[in-house]
Amino acid sequence: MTIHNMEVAEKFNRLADLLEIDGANPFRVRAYRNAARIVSGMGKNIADLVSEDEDLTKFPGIGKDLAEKIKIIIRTGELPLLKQTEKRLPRILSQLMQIESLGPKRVQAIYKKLKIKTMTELKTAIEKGKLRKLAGFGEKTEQKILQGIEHLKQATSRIKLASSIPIANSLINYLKECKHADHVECAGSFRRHKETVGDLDILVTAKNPEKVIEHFVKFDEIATILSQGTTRSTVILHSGIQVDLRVVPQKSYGAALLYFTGSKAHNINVRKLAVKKNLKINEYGVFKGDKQIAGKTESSVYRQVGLPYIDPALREDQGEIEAAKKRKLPTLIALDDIRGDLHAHTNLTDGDDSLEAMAKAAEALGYDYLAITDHSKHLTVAHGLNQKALLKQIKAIDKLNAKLKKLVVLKSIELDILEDGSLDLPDAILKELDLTVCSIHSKFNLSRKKQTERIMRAMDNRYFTILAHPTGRLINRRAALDIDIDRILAAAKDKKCILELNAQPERLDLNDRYCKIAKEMGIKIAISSDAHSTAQLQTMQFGIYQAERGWLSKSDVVNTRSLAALKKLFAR
DNA sequence: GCCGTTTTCGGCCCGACTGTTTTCAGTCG
Repeated sequence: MTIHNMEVAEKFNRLADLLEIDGANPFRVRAYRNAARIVSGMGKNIADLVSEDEDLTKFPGIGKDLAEKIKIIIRTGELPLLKQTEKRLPRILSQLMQIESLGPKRVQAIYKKLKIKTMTELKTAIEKGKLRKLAGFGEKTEQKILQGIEHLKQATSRIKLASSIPIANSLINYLKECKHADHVECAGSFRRHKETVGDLDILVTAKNPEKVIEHFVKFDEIATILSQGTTRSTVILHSGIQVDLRVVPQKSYGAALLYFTGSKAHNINVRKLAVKKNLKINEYGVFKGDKQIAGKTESSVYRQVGLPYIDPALREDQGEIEAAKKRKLPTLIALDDIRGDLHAHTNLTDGDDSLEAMAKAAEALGYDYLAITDHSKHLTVAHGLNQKALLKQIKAIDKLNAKLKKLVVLKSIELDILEDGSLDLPDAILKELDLTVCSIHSKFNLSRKKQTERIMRAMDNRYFTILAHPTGRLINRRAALDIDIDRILAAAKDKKCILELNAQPERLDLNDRYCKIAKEMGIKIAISSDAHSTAQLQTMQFGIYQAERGWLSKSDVVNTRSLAALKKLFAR
């Protein structure tokens, strides 16, 4: 039995909810929530750390008590304190906490006074008008709770970053039409380029905030207005996305942008630094007593706590503050650094466009090279290439290269890694290629051991170059393969295999966390569009976003190099 | 429950909006 980090975190979160309903010390509650966040944010398997007898108290926020509780969870799968607490308060109460406008106090009231513990019971009680009789509850609160239940039911999970962009843009453009709005910026996880976005946090600077809010709530994509004040407002759009708008004066722009960009954990740490210097940071600025001493720009806020500017993509409480203190922040890769694409398909298999069209489109992007990687024969969803078809494509590429002025088309293929770890074309043909891109497209449910060894065996093949979409996850659709990522990373390092960061918005695989670990291990990454059309070559941008979040610099990424340098890396 | 280059006790990030109040608690981000 392996206990995953998420399960440990979930137990701590549930315990925090129940203790809070129980009226426990709020700081103790916070400590458990902190612990949940720390555990789920760890790059490593907590179960492995425990089995290696690591000192867990080295993580700030984990003390002696929590370290012991983590060990017990890993060993037994249970948290005794949670079990005890659930004897007093049913665990289902923590689900009621998920309903908007219900917090610990109200959940406690409806449980203790009305014996309600499920959503259905809650709905019935509201319909019978029982809730409004409780102290502190009224008709409007009842309505809000009903709305909250509905919202929770249809709660779209976080949407993909790429899907959020058109929604954010239409909102930003609309706000810019307001003559009272100066700066308009979308902050939050959107600005941190996180792979998914939960809601949109819009920041506006203005002298007359009320006017901006008045304009905002008239946006025709709004379904419900949840709140409307003088400096902030929250709405839900028809698309189901929640939007929080905040309006501040110009002199607070940087402080507000920092505050609204998050992450929350990052902000808390920055504020803690301020407290040590006897300063106070809020969304209006940095204050010494009552006097604002910074806040117009984000840099001015960081400067006051002795830090250089930190890129939004790094603000995840993953060591960026420590790195900033030591002036060891990475210079992040940018789209301009990319000199070619190493994963793209044509209409010979499942792409939309011809070999020539793909090459022209890559040339138009200023690339020096483009690897054409149509699927190998085993892929059942398309007409995968057999040896003969691939030979024909190789000749076509030679012919095309003779015509092209700057771009070089690289001969490649996306090879299936078969169940036994073999590649599905023989070495005799693979040796004719510049590189191979290898991936798993079948048998997703093998045991962890078999799946891991399947990939490692594939890496043993001398013609294996890049492991494509290494974990196989599809955002919001398919979980990652059950693999021992540590072993795979070690094998990639050992065998000098390149790992792909697939830039398709629904893949972004490797993810940010594994990119950072790979970088620390010295493993090279290829950021690839996996384009199935000329237009999709531009999804490279999303790969760059994820790479920033994984702390990658130009030198960590192979397709920032010249073709000559690249070919040396391929010959391993 | 965690933590300490002023502290091993006494703090713990900070403010806006709503609804039910009649000065503020609860919730949220």
